[in-house]
Amino acid sequence: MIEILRQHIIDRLGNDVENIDDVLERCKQVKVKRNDIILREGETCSAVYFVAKGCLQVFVYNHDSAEITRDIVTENNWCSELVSFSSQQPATENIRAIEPSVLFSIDRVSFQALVESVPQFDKVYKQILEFSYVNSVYRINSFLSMNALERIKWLMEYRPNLMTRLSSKLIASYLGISPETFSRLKSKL
Amino acid sequence: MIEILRQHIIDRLGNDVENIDDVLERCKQVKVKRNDIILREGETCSAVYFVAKGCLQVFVYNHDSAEITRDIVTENNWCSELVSFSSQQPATENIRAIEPSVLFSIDRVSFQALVESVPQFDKVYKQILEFSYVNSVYRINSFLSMNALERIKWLMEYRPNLMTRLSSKLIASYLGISPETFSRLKSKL
DNA sequence: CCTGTGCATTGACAAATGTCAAGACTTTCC
DNA sequence: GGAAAGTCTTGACATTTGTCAATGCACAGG
Repeated sequence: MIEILRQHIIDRLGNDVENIDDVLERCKQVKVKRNDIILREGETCSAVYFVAKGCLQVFVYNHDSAEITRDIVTENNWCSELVSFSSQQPATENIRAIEPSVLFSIDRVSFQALVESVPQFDKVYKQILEFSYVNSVYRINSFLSMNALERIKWLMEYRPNLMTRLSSKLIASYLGISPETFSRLKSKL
Repeated sequence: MIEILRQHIIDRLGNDVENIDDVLERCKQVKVKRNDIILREGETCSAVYFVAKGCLQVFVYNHDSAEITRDIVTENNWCSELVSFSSQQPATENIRAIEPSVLFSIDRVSFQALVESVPQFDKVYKQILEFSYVNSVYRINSFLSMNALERIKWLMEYRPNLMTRLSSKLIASYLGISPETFSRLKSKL
């Protein structure tokens, strides 16, 4: 399973990868069941996670205790609560496995050590940051410029696997609409 | 004016700053008038900008040619179209000065050189990326969990200066609501 | 100083989306 | 296997937000 992570790093850096084993040694494999909570708001986020298999939901609760899904992270992507991870303040978001998943976690101490000592890893980290940022920019633009139906179409185009893989309720919460509206609009496609 | 940028970098790195002059030498001062376009969609973004004075709007046009404001960048912050800047593909966003402004621009070649050769600069870059990402996470959560009135209150709390500094039309476009709705909700505060 | 252009506000109405409730259907778990 | 819980869909209705139009106002530019 760790080979998936190795390949991920190689994919991002090409073939000139030294010290990759230093990175992999620091990664702890974690298996989680469906609905397991990986991070609870209020706790301090002490690791970043690579999703080798499965799917994570990053979410908060609104004032009615309904879940607001800020992000869905699938295989071959990294997941964390960066605000809490880098500042070591209590997290404001929750992370949950929505499928049985296999993760590789790197704790904060190892992470800092790798950033300092393995330039390759630092590069990967920057790529991940840029990727996350770019994704969130798209997401912001989708909220600013699209109505609910357009956002559904957008999801179908850019993250089609989510449409088949997730429950309607979850998709609706990711799109920022009610399950009822989602159900109604789907039938208008 | 360049002292503002010097101070910005020192603020982010503490006192152990070497090579800072290598960075500052690469920065070209640019003065722009109100409404000057700094980047037009379709062009390739060739620089990052530090806003020493003034205010920039990052925006796109929706299908009705109305402006959608993805971000507002004020003094002491960095602005760019990162997607285009790092991939050298045509930009999908526009950048405009909404006040007379003073910028320091670092072109792509210089930027790459600094990232490679000045570890300090690389650190600043990562901090900026993290900051931008965190901000966009908050913004996404605001769209997911708040209605128009709540977003207005949120803006008043977290970016109060924008409320006094920008036109109502611009604020509305930043919040993702129509100017009419903004006008009506303001009176309900 | 005048004029035109764009901005802010308000009203009337339309469209989009949310809420609540009910029923059919699945899935989970003992 | 069967009860219990959760999901999906649909209807009726409420609320939020958008659109269009009109007016008053401020401000830039000749």
